[in-house]
Amino acid sequence: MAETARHHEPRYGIRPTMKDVAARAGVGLKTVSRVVNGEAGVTPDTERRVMEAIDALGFRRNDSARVLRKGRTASIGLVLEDLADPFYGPLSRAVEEVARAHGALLINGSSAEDADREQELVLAFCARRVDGLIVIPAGGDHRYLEPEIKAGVATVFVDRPAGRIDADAVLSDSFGGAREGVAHLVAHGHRRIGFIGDQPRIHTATERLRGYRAAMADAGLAVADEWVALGSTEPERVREAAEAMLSGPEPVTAVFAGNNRVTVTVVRVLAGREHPVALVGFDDIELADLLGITVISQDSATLGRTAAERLFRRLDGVDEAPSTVVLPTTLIARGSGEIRPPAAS
Amino acid sequence: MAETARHHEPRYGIRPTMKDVAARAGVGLKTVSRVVNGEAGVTPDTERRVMEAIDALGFRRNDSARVLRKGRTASIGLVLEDLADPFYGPLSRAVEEVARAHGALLINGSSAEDADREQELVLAFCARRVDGLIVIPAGGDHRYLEPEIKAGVATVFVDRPAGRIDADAVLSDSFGGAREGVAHLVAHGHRRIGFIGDQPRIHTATERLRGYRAAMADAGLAVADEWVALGSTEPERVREAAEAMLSGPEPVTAVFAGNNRVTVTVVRVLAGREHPVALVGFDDIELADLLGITVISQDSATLGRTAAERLFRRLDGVDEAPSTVVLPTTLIARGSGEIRPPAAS
DNA sequence: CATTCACCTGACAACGTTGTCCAGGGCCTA
DNA sequence: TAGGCCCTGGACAACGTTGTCAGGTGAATG
Repeated sequence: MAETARHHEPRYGIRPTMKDVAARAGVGLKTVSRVVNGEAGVTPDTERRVMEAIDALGFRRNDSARVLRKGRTASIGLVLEDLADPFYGPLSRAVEEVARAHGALLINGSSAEDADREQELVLAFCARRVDGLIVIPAGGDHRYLEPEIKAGVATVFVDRPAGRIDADAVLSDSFGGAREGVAHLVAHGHRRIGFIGDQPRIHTATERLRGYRAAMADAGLAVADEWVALGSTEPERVREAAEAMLSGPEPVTAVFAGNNRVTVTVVRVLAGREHPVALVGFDDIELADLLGITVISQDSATLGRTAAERLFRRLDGVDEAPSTVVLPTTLIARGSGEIRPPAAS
Repeated sequence: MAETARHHEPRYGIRPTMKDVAARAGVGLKTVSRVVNGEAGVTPDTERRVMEAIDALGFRRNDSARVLRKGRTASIGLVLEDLADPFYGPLSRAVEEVARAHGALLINGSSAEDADREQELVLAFCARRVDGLIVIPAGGDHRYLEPEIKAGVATVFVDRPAGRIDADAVLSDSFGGAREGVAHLVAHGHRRIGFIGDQPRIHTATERLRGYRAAMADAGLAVADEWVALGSTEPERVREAAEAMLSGPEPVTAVFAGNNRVTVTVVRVLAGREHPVALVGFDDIELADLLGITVISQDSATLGRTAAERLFRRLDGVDEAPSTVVLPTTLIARGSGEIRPPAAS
């Protein structure tokens, strides 16, 4: 009643500010600021009065104003493909833990493997003035990030390298891992081995394919065109690809799956077949041990942690040339890799 | 050189502001603002000049200043237990999608099932002035949120209800789901059924236990003390609990697992035993179909989406009393539920 | 008792943006 | 040709906080 339309826009609630706290405590604005920030130079008695006013009013510092004044937001942005993918959950969590240890919050965004959406997210994060960015790139050209990086936004790419700019990257050894996995199949006597991977514009997909080809070449084995299928990881597409290479004139006796999503679909296809077919998959999968699936394991949490640590080292002022870290993968052998129909009753 | 220490604190990069853009384009500050926000009332020619200056300088609007001025941040906070848990990934992603549709960004935080950490995260989000909060509560007392809610922070609880305050909640039917799952085991002839669940301070754990007891009572079955184990979901603890109830004087012939983490450990225990033991688990699990695990499925993405939609309805000004939505669960029967040793070769 | 000094405290400006409001100029109409 | 209107553009204040700096009080010291 008494207070009519003090504000230009409708507000759902009025928040007390330091000014209000100061008025109530009968002190100056700056004194409140000092108390809130735990700065020295405030009498215990004054501090108590301020604290009481803060509690009474339910005051909470407005970080937007603080950021505006101080320049740093104590937050970092993480752009990944899909938070719902079990590969990215642990990665994101690991990044969060490192951020937390440095007093920073994490803003997440899923690009859905779309380059435009990736850029949109990254730029939105930059507008929020995140201190740093961790990006699992969907697109292949990151020159749009140059002004941001120049302006001081530390940036680390994960899982896949940046496109057309020089930046830090933390990768898994896709090439070596795939090569080892395929060699494992060769060692178990397989000669006709298929490869089903993600879309060719994705760096890890082509690297793993390269590893596959290298392993086959190492063993002196030719690769038939029908044995290689790159494309979307939609179950339907993967199923078709798997069935095609299992039923051609030269059917494969083993399949190398390029990532976790491919693996789960291939497992289902193989489980429905009469004759056992071997499988090695890139990325570990929950319960894979029980199904006897051999995998090339990459620890996504370590990937995330490594990237985040690098990011914060940069934010702490370490100034060195951008570099790429490649983390090793681990082959986890589970049986000879044959997938059979389950023992469901 | 010419410009020495213009700023008080070291900055890693100087960002151009609207003022800089205005100077370069030879227009007023407000005109730049108009162009940036797509407001009407700017000549095409002027607009072009401004755009050029923006590109040349690499200007990016500072959202902190914008927020300070406008009052709303177009961001929401999500506090969950652990982003790495496959139950929460899809939930978070679903929330993100709804937020995106409303032009908002998502800030994530994992409470690690710790009440203090939950509060810390929530208050940090409030200091950032998120427009809304979605909370999967770890603690049991949320009165600390009252001033925030009064100040206009829309809040929705998910998966578990709020403690000691009246707030919106979106839950799964833990009681009904568990009851149905246990009834399924009873229908398959089981009389001695064990229950392994999460810690008793977690609402869903006790609700599911209640469902278990109800189903047993429905069937006129007594429940031995040794058949019920609530506690941490650490694999070791679950393994011990499972083995205890499988080897007592009255060993169970079936186990109801209270959530996905319990289920995966129990599956491993059961797979190692000679005699098949039946299992029904709360939450679906990847590849559960191949292992023949019957589950009570709750769609975590729907949970997240429902909560987010409710949140944004509130932000859009819908003013109704807080209410609780309970989403149904689905029993997915896979065989009779017996877990046998895998057919690993 | 006067003076110095240390320690508290508060006034003020600035961070970058947007809302308000006013001025100037071009164009249309009488 | 003059009057008036509309359209465009800019000056200014305010959002809530923090850094700077100056003032003021009390105690300690000569």
